[in-house]
Amino acid sequence: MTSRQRAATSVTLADVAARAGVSPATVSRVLNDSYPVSASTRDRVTRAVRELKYVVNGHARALAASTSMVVGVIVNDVSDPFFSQIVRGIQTEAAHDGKLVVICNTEGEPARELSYLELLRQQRAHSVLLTGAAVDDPVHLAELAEQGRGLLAQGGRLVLCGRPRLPDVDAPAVTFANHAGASALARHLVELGHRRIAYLTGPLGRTTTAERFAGFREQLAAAGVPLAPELVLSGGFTRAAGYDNTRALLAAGAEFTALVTANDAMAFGALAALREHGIDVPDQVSVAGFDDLPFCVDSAPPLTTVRLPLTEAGALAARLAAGREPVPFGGVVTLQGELVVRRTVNRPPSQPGGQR
Amino acid sequence: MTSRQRAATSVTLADVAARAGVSPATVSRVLNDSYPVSASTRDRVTRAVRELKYVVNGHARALAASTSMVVGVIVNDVSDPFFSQIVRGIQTEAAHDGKLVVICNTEGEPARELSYLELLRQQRAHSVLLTGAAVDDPVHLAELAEQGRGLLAQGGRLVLCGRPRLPDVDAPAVTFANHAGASALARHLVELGHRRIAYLTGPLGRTTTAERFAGFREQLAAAGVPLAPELVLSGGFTRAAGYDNTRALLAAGAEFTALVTANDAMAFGALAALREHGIDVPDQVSVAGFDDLPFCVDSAPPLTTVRLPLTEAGALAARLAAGREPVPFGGVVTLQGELVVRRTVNRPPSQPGGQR
DNA sequence: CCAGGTGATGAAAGCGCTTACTGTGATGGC
DNA sequence: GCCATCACAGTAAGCGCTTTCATCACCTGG
Repeated sequence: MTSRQRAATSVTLADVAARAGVSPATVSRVLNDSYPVSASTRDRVTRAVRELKYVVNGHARALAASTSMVVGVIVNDVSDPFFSQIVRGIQTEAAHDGKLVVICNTEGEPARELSYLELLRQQRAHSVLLTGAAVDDPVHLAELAEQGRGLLAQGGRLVLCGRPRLPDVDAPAVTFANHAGASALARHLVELGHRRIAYLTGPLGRTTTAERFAGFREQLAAAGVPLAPELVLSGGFTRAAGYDNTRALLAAGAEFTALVTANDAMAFGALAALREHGIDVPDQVSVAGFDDLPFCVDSAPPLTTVRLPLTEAGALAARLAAGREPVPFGGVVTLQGELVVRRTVNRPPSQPGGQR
Repeated sequence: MTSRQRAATSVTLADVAARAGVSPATVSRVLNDSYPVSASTRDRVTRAVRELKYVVNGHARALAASTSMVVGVIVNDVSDPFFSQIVRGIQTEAAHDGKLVVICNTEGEPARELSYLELLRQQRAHSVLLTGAAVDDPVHLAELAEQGRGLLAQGGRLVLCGRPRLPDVDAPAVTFANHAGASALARHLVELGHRRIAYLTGPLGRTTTAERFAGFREQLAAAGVPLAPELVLSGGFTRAAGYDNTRALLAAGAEFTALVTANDAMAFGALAALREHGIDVPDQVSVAGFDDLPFCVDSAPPLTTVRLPLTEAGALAARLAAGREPVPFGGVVTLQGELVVRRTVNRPPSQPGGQR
């Protein structure tokens, strides 16, 4: 209720210096302990700091020393567990060297990706981590690369996480073995006897979508299992897309004994759609996702999926950005996924007439 | 592979001025369009900016104008959907006025809360939003209040979100009607005939824990339903705690027809534990949570819970912080929850011997 | 007793911007 | 036709720090 008068100016380093009876330079030296200072002087300074409740001005410091505490993270949507998991990895790592993590939600819009990058450059971000939303529109990519190069030229660091490298930009990338993961999943299904497998891809034009689908498709081909075009639908990486596309499949009377979705969120939607249609998972239809979000253990039924080391990826990217980890040869490190078998996959129901 | 030479210095406003043949002041004026500039001059400047690929130095600007673009958010854990939902609300709102959101993970440790607040003060954060982890240790609270006052004195703004106000600090709070929500849940259960209801509280010493439990307890009392002490256990706000405590209840042979947990994460754990024991939900035991995380619709079975407007709370807090929303009388706005009935609650099984 | 260290401190020049405060010509009222 | 007015543009003084360079007292060996 009390609306206090707002103090316009705050305590400065000069004030501390005056109070301690030393020069500003000395105060700076004890603050950063960047140079030997005698114990008695140091004491006087720290006491003055405490008495005056001095808090250094980060902007002034950043300006004078041209260093920055901020690490930018550009992400599709923090509230998506896929990203929030990565962000946590980054945050934990950044905290180690006292950096501040600013998160930028692009909501999948390339334009925002660009404008956030610009904002981050204005703040002279120490480093920025670009994750998700790897739209492969060439124009956008070119602009992104341009911004990336600008950032690097300013002395910042750029690391990609979960997306491929940018053309002509010297930035390392942490990626996932999407192809291998999807292959493993496909193999699992084929080995159990599935022959008609539906696949719900992510949004078109995204690298992740392409890699996962390719891994799936190629594995089927290798096993001699045909992939029916009418069983492949695409949509967003969302639960809603999974739900809608599964309903579309069902409405079209498509026949399949397994359904693979490009990520877990879509799988949850698929499970819901199947349940509504009274189709039992896994006895009538098997379902599998990708990512292994924490919630997979609690879905109905618990979801078979491919686990991606999300937090670890974030942490690794952050370490790369901090220069605390050597950049691997070729500039990209690929993290392997792992097939996690739970309860949504079973043998296909044995049917009277063999369908293929 | 190409390790380019890192440019030590970047283009400054003075460079732009020189190129455009005007004074730095003029450049600044067109950049911020803070003062009328003739069209032709403006053109020359913008052209120079583009040609030189000039990007303003945010630190210099912040120092000179004593303004800041950063909004700090102090949170328990970004990867927890409860918080990430709030963060998204904040982020979206902050993006409106071009602010950068820095997120600080305390992992529930009061010490980090404090050190992040300090860091944020160093950065002269425009505002900070404090959410979660409302440990009510008096010493911690006092230090927090101290920091909060310091922030305010520096001209920053402080808003609490999902936690009660700080003593002697003039900061508004956005809170949830925990008491009312828990009451509604209790009433629902009682009306269906439940008489032996177990309750898993959150961590002791947290306001949220206390409020939710009080709402529950008082509603039972009002309905004349006894609350058996052996049916109340407490633990963290985590799935693991829900799982463990439910198992403990079961192991102790406790008898209950309904189980209420202080949040959804715990409820998911409870459902898993019940399932492992072959107990059917909701036919043998009813379960209810609190928060209404997005996953509630996909759990097995879909969870009956109390919906909290998380994203909205974050957005509101952000608007309050930005001064874009008037601070309500009393400084606190309480957002109501809403009972969401799904599939985990049913009438209690009718038993031969009525137990109470 | 003094040249040459050595170790702690101070003076001052920025870092890149904003923003009073001053100048200007060009206008317009009388 | 002259001076107040106006609309821009420039000058320069910071904002609060870091950091180079100079200073100064004091010590050590010859």
